[in-house]
Amino acid sequence: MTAHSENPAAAAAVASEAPLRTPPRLLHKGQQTRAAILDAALGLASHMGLEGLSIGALAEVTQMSKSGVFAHFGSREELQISVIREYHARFEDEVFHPAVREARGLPRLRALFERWIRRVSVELDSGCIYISGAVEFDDRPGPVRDALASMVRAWHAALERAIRIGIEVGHLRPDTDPTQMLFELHGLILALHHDARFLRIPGALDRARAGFERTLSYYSVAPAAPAPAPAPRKARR
Amino acid sequence: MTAHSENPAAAAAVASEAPLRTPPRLLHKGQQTRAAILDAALGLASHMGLEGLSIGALAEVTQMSKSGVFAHFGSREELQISVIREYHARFEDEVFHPAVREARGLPRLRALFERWIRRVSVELDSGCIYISGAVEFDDRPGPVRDALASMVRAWHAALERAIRIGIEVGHLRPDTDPTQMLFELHGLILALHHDARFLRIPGALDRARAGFERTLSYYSVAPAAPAPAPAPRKARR
DNA sequence: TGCAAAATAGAACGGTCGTTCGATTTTGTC
DNA sequence: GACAAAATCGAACGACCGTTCTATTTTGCA
Repeated sequence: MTAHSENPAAAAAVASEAPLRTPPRLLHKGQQTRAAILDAALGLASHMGLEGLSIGALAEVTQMSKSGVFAHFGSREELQISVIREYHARFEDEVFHPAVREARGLPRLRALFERWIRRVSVELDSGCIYISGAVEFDDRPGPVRDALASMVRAWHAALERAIRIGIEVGHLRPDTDPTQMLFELHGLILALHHDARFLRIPGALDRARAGFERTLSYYSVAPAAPAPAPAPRKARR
Repeated sequence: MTAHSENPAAAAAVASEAPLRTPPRLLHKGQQTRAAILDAALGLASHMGLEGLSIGALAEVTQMSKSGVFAHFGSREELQISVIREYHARFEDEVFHPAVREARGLPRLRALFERWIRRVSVELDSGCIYISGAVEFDDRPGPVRDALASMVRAWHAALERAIRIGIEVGHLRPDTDPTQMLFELHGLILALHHDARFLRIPGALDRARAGFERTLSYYSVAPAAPAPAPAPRKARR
């Protein structure tokens, strides 16, 4: 169906074997405007939501015709999914990759959370597509919801991995339930998103930070306390 | 503008003074179907969101004509606001009023939270309009957003009041920051809504309960602290 | 029972939506 | 510079939207 510029490498390889007819080009100009459209779409979706993202509005912003925009994606659903994928890539670049360079355990967890709340809050522009999308598609099955859920699950899995490492290196209490801790940290993010974006409460960002510290003070082994049960179990997942 | 059945008492009083012409009726049949429409609208909005609520779909569900439905509200915005008000009334009846009959302090706070998570989770039907509406309208100013924010703020104020009472009666630590505690409890609700409705994770409801207990174990004056002493501040453990 | 008022129906409007299709321009390679 | 492929445009489509208007039915009280 779709048939818009897939696996160009394979096509080039085939062409090099039989160069007499229709020598195909490498990716060039189309991908460039496609990226520009996607960039505008991300900005639009951040404000109006994935469901509020319309091809007409997108054409107006990018100074293109509706059909010109449309041709790059083949359907609105494919556009939405592309936006989700693009958001995921940026999220990884701005939150995950820099934070994962920190030392294993608490430093990494701190960096992950701090970058997370900055991304979600009013920091620069607009809201989090993961959060708004979750609400928009929680009762709407289909490929868009699947793509969104897949990305969110991947991000949560990464966070849970960081928590698990924190337990392994002895920064967090050995009886910590990683999923439970993640649930609570995620709640702080969602409350921040709610209070900062919807209610426009100024101190929400610091509330999230305070909640993080309070949660940490419970799950981390007491910094200068006797720290019960020092013996780690068999270890090694 | 609107002009649909406002202050009937005042109109009746005026009429009783000058009964020669146009004796106005009391509220009767119109209000009844209006209530039926509103009931259907609430179910629809819970699944599709306040923005997904369309008069055409509403007419189909209620077996009425579009204009018949429309006449009861005068505009889509007014319909949305009516839905919000109706949701607020039901929320009060199912969550606030029963819980506020519990004893002041921890019992009341427990009842509030327990009924809250039941309302938000998959308990019976569908999602929470407060939560979905907050995401839908966080970037869309107007009377709908104002109405929604007003209701949410009222509910949060009621919760904060319950927390404050908990401090007064000595169930919660005197240095508790009520707004901060509310922020964290609200986060648990939002995480529950996210995990249960979007990700369809089964254990989310118990995760919210566990988070509540953990939060309570911090903010309440230590009854029989199961966890190691969490850094007592000025003394007074 | 009669009659005005309220409630509802029906059709039409202008608008936006996603999508299709044929024509046209731009691009990249020979 | 020629030429095919890719990219883009412009117009049109059917569908749904909220809203308006005019009939028609139903209601509730005298």
